[in-house]
Amino acid sequence: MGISLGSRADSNPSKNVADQHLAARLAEAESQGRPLRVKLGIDPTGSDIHLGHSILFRKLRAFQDAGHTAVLIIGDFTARIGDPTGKSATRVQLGAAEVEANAETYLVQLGLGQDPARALLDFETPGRLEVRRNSEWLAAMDLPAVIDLLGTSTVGQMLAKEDFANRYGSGTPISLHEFLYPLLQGYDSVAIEADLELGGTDQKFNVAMGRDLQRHHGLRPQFGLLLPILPGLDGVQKMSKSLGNTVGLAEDALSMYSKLEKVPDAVVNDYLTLLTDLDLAALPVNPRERQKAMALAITAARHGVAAATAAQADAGSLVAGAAGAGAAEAEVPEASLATVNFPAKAFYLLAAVGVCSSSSEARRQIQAGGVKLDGEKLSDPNREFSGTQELAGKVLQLGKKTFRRLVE
RNA sequence: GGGUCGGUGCCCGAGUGGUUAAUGGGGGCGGACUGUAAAUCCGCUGGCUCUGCCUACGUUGGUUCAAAUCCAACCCGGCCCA
Repeated sequence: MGISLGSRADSNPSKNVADQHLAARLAEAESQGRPLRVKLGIDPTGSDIHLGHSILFRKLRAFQDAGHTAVLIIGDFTARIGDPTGKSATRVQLGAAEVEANAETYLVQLGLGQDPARALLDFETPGRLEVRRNSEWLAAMDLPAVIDLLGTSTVGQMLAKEDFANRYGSGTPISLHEFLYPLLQGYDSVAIEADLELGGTDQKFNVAMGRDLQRHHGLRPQFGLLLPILPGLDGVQKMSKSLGNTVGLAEDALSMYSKLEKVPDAVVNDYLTLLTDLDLAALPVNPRERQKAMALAITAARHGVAAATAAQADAGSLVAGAAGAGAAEAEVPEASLATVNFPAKAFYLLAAVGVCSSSSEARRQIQAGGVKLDGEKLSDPNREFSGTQELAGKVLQLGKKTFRRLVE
């Protein structure tokens, strides 16, 4: 059928993707000496790329390394509609400026201008990467072209898509422009003449749409390679920014490591297979040790082995020596007292320094016993501090994870 | 366009004139516990340098001593009809 599920996302384009169509295309490309054009579309709807995306990028990189051309489509136009896939409600539409800013940070996170050794994609080798924005062809479409596009699909076909079917069935609104999304992103495949498209298994509808549209425009339909979806930190739902269960590529080593070492046991193996090249059989059987090995490997791939090891040590001391006076002191972020108006009451201080999002919340946290100053519990929200000299150099702690060293 | 039902705090969802930021659940945060997590138990979950004062139940007005709760207009949505 031309769409295949990859069972693993590892460092070989075809490994574990048992599909004769893909094999045929790879062989054909080789015999003709023509690299395949491998499409991967990403909508810059947020500012962070997370590990769930990196499955796709790892695979894309594998194609690059095998000599093919990665065509990375920044969905700057489609981002403004919002992919309805997996959504139970209409997305908020984004502004052009916001989308462009997100696009920039995406490229940096993927390795543009970064150390090539840790870059997710190969930005260096000529011919291996094309970065395209789909506003390039979509923004210029006139109404006749849009009508032609709409004519290629039917309401019935659209409603066959699970997300739309669910929403329609439950009486949740579906805006007409959302029907346009699959068509527009499918048209991207036409515009760039993709031989192959990578996507998560949830992208099947969209990828298939690309095939239909290519056929409609007299092109050979792309091959769709669908990769598994990474479960999020909760171990249940897919990793997704809106669910708040992500690990961002931009996160520092400590935060990345400490999130990863806590994922539920049930998904540790998924993380290992999808995000690392480690041999499962060679890893410790003890679940806790396995988690740590996984967290270390993934963190190291992004931040280097040294930083990952340091993060592991810090994470350990944070938990063990939660008193705050431990080895992790050097890693404690600083918070300036410059914006604090003295005399300052304790609850106001927490908010002013950014540890809590409001002074009311700070008051509650203090009353709940979650706040410490230099390891000593702060129990009176109204405790008054007269000036910076009383606080400078001390470590303010909220819960087990949030530390701030106060500086003038 | 007509009819009808509805718009409540981060989300879902009670509440239908009367102390009180407003039941409950989810999520989140904090505490205890543990090999991390989960599970469990407990507490918190609008804002404000706060023993009090503000702002809140789609929007704007109105009725009333008193409104999320009644009325009107408007905006948005579901369903049915056209």
